[in-house]
Amino acid sequence: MPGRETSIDIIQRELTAFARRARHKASQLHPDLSLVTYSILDLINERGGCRAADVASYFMLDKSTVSRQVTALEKLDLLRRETDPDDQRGQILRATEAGLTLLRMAGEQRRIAFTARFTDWSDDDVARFAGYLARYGSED
Amino acid sequence: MPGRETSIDIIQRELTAFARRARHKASQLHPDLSLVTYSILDLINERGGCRAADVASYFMLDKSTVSRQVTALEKLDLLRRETDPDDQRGQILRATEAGLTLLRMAGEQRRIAFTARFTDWSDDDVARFAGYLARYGSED
DNA sequence: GCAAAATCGTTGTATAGTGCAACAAATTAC
DNA sequence: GTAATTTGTTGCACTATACAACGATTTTGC
Repeated sequence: MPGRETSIDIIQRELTAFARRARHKASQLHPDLSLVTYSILDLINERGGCRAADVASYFMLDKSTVSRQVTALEKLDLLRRETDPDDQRGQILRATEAGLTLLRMAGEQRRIAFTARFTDWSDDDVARFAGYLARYGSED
Repeated sequence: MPGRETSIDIIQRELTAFARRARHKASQLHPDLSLVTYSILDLINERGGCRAADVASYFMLDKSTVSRQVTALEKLDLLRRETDPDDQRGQILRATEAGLTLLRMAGEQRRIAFTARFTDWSDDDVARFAGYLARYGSED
């Protein structure tokens, strides 16, 4: 078993390399949805509607960036904004039917690709890997 | 234990979220080295010198992108290029002393940050997580 | 051997993604 | 009730990126 330091170096390097490749991968998997728009749409869907500020803080993006991406998604009719009745400054973002459909298709493509690379992993290993990633992500 | 499908969904989502945050994190950790330049310098260092084409294929970047990044790194005196004696088309990239120093400092910052978030993980869990990531990355 | 094809890197061009600063509108704090 | 905070938008600048066309070199096929 490698030492803790070495393990942490490996985690660093592998996660960074993944991040470097992610944009390209995403554009191959679903050419009509970039990594950033896919992620945003997926988040608001998973949350069942959320505000732009939530998206910004979750992905550590500037609010202006999110604002533009949301505008783009709205123009494509993939999401709609409703003024938050409890706070008229904010707006609640929700995926439209078209957005949900696209999300399902993109998700399916991703699932196929991800499943393919786990073919020689046991169910236990996949579950443990997911567990570690979730634990890692929850501490962000 | 969650099902395989669920686990794969979690892996997808967590890795994607990490990728979305990586740029911001990197710019905080080492403001003088962007995620992309850090990654490139780290790779050529780890490989003990390599060609631009290797960098491009490893990170799934266009060769023109790599060419410009390498030019920038050379201007900053962080790496140098040597024409490959065995193939005069290519060049071998190597980190300079200044590049190695910067890499060490940036690596230290990253190590501190990464170590901090694993404080409540056991050595075994860290090692297993690293193992899974390495296995995942090796199949790219 | 030599012509055709492939490889390696550069440069021109266009575009997307991002952050920062300044702003308007609404809400909260004191 | 004014001041501070929050939420989102817009103007501006800059970085990262891809694609295409190119020059130089090497490899391949006959």
